Parts: sequence; structure tokens; C-alpha cells
Amino acid sequence: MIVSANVCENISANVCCEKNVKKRFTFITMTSTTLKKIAQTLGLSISTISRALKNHPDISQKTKQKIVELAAALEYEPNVNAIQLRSKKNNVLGLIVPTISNYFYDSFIAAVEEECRKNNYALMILQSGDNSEAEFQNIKLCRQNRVSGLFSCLSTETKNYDAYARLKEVDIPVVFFDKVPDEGNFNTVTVADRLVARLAANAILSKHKKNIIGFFGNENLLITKKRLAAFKETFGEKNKDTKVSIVYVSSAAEAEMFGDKLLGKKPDAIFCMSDEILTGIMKSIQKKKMNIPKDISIVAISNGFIPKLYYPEITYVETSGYKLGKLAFSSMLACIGGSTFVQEITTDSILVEGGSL
Amino acid sequence: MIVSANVCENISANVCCEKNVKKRFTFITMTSTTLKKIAQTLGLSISTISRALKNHPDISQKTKQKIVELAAALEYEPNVNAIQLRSKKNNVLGLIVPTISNYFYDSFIAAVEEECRKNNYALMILQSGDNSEAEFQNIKLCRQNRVSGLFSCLSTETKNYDAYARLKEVDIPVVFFDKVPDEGNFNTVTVADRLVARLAANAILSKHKKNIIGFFGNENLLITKKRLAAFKETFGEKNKDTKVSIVYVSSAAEAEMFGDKLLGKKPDAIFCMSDEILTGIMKSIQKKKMNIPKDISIVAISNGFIPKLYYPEITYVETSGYKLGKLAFSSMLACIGGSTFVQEITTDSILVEGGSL
DNA sequence: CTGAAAGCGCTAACAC
DNA sequence: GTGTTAGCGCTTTCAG
Repeated sequence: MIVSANVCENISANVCCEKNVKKRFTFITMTSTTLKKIAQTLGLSISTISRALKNHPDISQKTKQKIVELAAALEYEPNVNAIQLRSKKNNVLGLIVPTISNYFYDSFIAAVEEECRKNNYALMILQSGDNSEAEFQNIKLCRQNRVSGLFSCLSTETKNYDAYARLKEVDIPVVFFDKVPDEGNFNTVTVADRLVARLAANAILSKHKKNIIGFFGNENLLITKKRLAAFKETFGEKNKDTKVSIVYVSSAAEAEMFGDKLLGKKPDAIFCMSDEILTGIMKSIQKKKMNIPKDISIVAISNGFIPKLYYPEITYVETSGYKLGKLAFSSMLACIGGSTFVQEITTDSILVEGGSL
Repeated sequence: MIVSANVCENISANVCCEKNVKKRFTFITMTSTTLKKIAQTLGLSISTISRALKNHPDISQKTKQKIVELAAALEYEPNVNAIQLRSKKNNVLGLIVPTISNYFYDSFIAAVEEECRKNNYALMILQSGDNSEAEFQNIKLCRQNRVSGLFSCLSTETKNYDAYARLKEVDIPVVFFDKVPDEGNFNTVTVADRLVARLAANAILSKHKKNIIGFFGNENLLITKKRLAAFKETFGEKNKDTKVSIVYVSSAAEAEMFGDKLLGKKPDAIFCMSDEILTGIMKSIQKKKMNIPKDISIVAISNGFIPKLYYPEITYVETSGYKLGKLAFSSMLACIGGSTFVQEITTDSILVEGGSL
């Protein structure tokens, strides 16, 4: 789009530079294009420009065109701060997560980010490092920035949800994901923990395994309790002569250690509640040069990335961070749109066959 | 901190609620605390409040205390939009990356996010999906939000850097990381590709391997060219009777396929240029039930996560996304601080011994 | 069809 | 010590 020569002169005459000297450097700051500048250049009023750029019906086609062209030539970008100040709204969503370097959370974030871009929201991502203190600091940051909504995954240790309740008071909707409060009436999206554990247990049962070790995470976490309960139930219901041992481990290293110890007892199937645990067990199995699935079978609950690293690929029940992210976003949109229903959403899940069972 | 009763009454008298009816729900929006509200409650002027809250020496201790207490009680949070509108500054940094679900980028982002929090910046993370179109859209979003600076990793296909050059014109500093422009005088932070490949090659040479296959990525990428050149040089310099074959692969699956084909030729060492390639090769090795390091040695260039998943752990030359992130941030701070030096920074690197060599 | 004016929340120069 | 005022860029009545 080309702009006529005399208009260009006007522009350059209006370009306003300030020279700042900081330290020993000199540099120039260009002021960016504003409605005012366009108005002055064209000899029109600011409100006319504003309306033209929003394609308001009041403005004549001719003026509109002139304005739109100049705005394009000058690369006009509306100042979001001014808009947000005036409208008391803002297009930023906050997201608090223990860490983004994680096979599950990173795909959750990826999904949310995608939706944000589609819906013209910016995403502010904050890490808590699984530390309540940092989590509260992040909540504060979200308040300060007056985010339109907040996605949050609780730190393991967080037991007090007051800060979140106060967010709701100032009309900032909160959608919890993955690790969610066990009380207090909040919007949540979670993996269907019971279903997922049940699917895994049934897969093992269908192969008539008799001596099973189930590796689970921190036994205080809600997620562990749910998965464990459903896992045990499923075996209890259908089969009396199957031996199921439960081991709690809190890290990949610990899983490996217990694997080293327990694999000697010749279990015929291993269940891993999470990717982290799976990686530990797999190291132990590789160390012992055991053959999957001949010597031993494996089933895990996973996002899908880790199981596909091995040969044969590990059979897993899928818990998709990506799908969960999409769900969380639509729940958020509903909240922002004014829904006052408190929703507790869970995703469904499927068994993905590898060659490990 | 407790606020006296009559002040409380004033507050509640001032609390202003709007009732909105959207769809069939009724809900209430609280207006948040502003300087004005505090001023009215206390019968002081807005500027006094502003100064007191900034601990300006002009204000008397008594007034200051009164104001600070009330502000705390009312949970006053300065409106960042107003501040940014006025100061024409903003505390948001943009970050464009092909995808955040990646062993390298996620740790880069984690590092940048950490520094942002320490330095009171918000981080806006955008994904390009390795697509120039989306990348440009993201750049535009950063302009619109008038970010104070932008970290960017080029999409594979991006060859035109005009949009970035224009960012510099409006005084938004850009720091490129990992995939950086091959021309045009930009700030960059990158892994020291030559050094890294040289370290890996020397590690292999020190074990007197004679028949080596090097797996490399897309041969058009700068990163591949650099690593390959240094890799070949190192072998060329020191050893004439070593056979080195080069294979280009563009995905883990392709790496696996070539592994299946070439491992039969009994190479004694394999080099993998990236984690993605390593995962493919490892599947192939597991498939053939080969013994590491007895049957075959492996060395990779990696962030460190993937190599530690296997037993024995894979020996790798470390390219730390985390360190790179820290570096990028300090480079950004320098730019924002007014430095006009164009820096091309590379990280150093080390060999991390696993048991695979 | 177009313009003038008020105001979102905050800061800072300039009074007194 | 404290208050007044102007203005950042934008939208939106209300007047013509």
C-alpha cells in the first residue's frame, strides 16, 4: 500500500524523536504511531480516526479509506495499555505450573497457548517450582497484572486456598488443572484418575498375569490415592488368585532402586503410575538385560512421549496434557463469558498398545 | 494489620458495585482499589497517596503510615496498565519458539522465566510451530503489546528478517537464540556448535574407534553445517586410518530406520547430533539387543535429559538450554539498559561421561 | 458524517 | 508537606 508523496512529507515532519543519553551511549527513541498523530497528519479529529479504524458506519467511505491507508503505512498498532486502562479489561491469562520442563505440563501449556493465540489472548506463564511461597508470589503477580483469568496447578505442599478464593472475589476466574484443591468449590479439569488406573489394571488382567508390582508416587497426593484405589478395586473385583504388591516411590531414582531390588523376585508384570516412575523402572530393566515382554510385561500411565522411546514401545494408558489444555481453555472461556456454574471436568482416556504387554 | 473501625465504615461506604446481567446469570463486579479511592477515604489528595506509597521523603511519617496501612487493608495493587501507559514502558518480554514441548527449549524457557520473575518482568511465550507465517503473527503480537524486548528462535524456513529489523527501529531489542539469522547484525546467543562437535569427536578418538557413523540433522541448517564441519575436521586432523561415515536424517523415525540398516555393518561407534536422533538410534539398538558399550559405543550432543533415561547412561556433550536462557536474559538486560553493542554470544560446553563409550 | 470533551489510573512538574 | 494540573492513548457519549 503506497501513500502519496505529500502525505509522506507530513509524516516525516511529525515524526518526533527524543534523544536520551544513558551511560556513554546515545540512542534515539521513535515515538510510535498514535491516533493523534494520524489525526494531525490528516487534519481530522482523533475520534474520527478511531471510528474509521473500527469500521464504524458513521464514517464516509472516502475518509475511511484515507485513514486506513495512512494507518497501514505508518504501521499503526493500537496501544493495548490505553485500551485496557479504559476498558478495565485485559487480554492476558495467567498460568501457574510447578515446572514447564515436564512431559505433561509442557503439552498442557502448548495447548493453552494455541487456543490463546486463536482467541487473541496473551499467556503469562509462571513457575512455582512446586513451592507454595513462589506460588503465592505468582498469584500476586497475576493480580497486579489484572489477568482476565488464571490456570493453576497446585504445588504439592499447598493446602491453603485463600489466595485463590480472593481472586474470585475480584472477579478473576480460576481454572485448576491436574493438581487441584480437594475442597472449596473451584473449577477443575483433571485426568480421570480412576478410569485411567482401571484401564491399566484391566489390560494387565486380560493377559492373565499372576504376580504384579504396582509402582505409585507420593502417597499423600490425591492423584496417587485415586489411582491406587481404582487399581486395587479392579483387581479385587475380578481376580482372587493374583498377587498384587504396591510400592511407593517419590522419584525416578527411587523407582530404579526399588526396581533393582524387586525385579529379582520375578514379577510377571509391572505397572507404573507415571512417566517419571517408568523411566526409573526401565533403567533397572535395561541394567538386568531383561526381555520385554518375554521376561516381564510393563504398563504405564503416560502422556505418550516416554513410552515411545523404547523398543518395544511401552503400552500405556494415555493422559493427554494437550487434551486437558484444550478443555481447560474452554472452561476458562465459559467463566470469562460469565458462567457461574462450577465445573469439575475430567478427560476420558484410552489404552495405547505398544509391545510391552 | 488492622484498620480502625470508622475507616472501615468509610471503605464500605465507598465500595462501588455494578450489577451486570449476562445471559441468565447475575453477578457482581467489585471495583478494585485505586489511589483515588484511598485518597477519598482519607481526605487526602491523590498525589499524596502516590508519593506515600513510593516512600517519597516529602511525606510525613504519620501520613505515610496511615496510607500504607489502609492500602494494605484494601489490598491496593497499582494498575500496571496505567503505569505503562504513562511511562511508555512495560515490563513484558516476548519469547518466540518453534515449540515449548522440547527437551531443549523448555529448559531455555524455564531459565528465562526464572530470571524474569527475579527481575520483575512478565514473559509472554508464543509458539511458531516452525512456521514463518505464525512467527510473523507472533512478532506482530509482540509489537501490539509493546513488549520491552523479544527473545526469538527462527523457524527453520524463515529467511527474511525484515520484521525483526523493524522491531529494532521502534526500539524493541531482539535477542535471537539457538536458530539465529545468518546475516544482518543481530544479538545472538547460541551453543558453540563447532566446539561441541569437536569435543564429541575427540571423545571418540580417545577411545581409538575405527569405524564410526555420524548421524546429522537437516543438512541445510546452519547448526548441522557447523557441527558437521568441526566433526570432520577433528577426525581429519588427527587420524588418517579411521573410517567416518556421515548420514543425514530428519526425524527420530528416520534415524531408527537408518540404524536398522547400518548397525548390521558393525560400526564400533555412533555419534548423534541431537536428542531426537539419539532416541531413534537407541530404539534401533534395543531392537537388535546390542550391548552398549561392548558391541557399540554411543556419543551424543544433548541437553542431558534423554541420555540419562538409558542404562548405561549415554555419554554426551552438554548443550544446556538452561545456561543459554540465563545468558540470553543477561544479554537482553544489557540491551534494555541501553547497550548498543551487538553481541554474538556462545556458551561453552563439557563432556558428560555416561557408560556408553 | 464529524468534532469536542470527559475519563480510565497513574506520575511528576509546578504551585503554595 | 501537600495539593493542583496536565497528559499518556484510547473510547464513547453528546453536540452539532
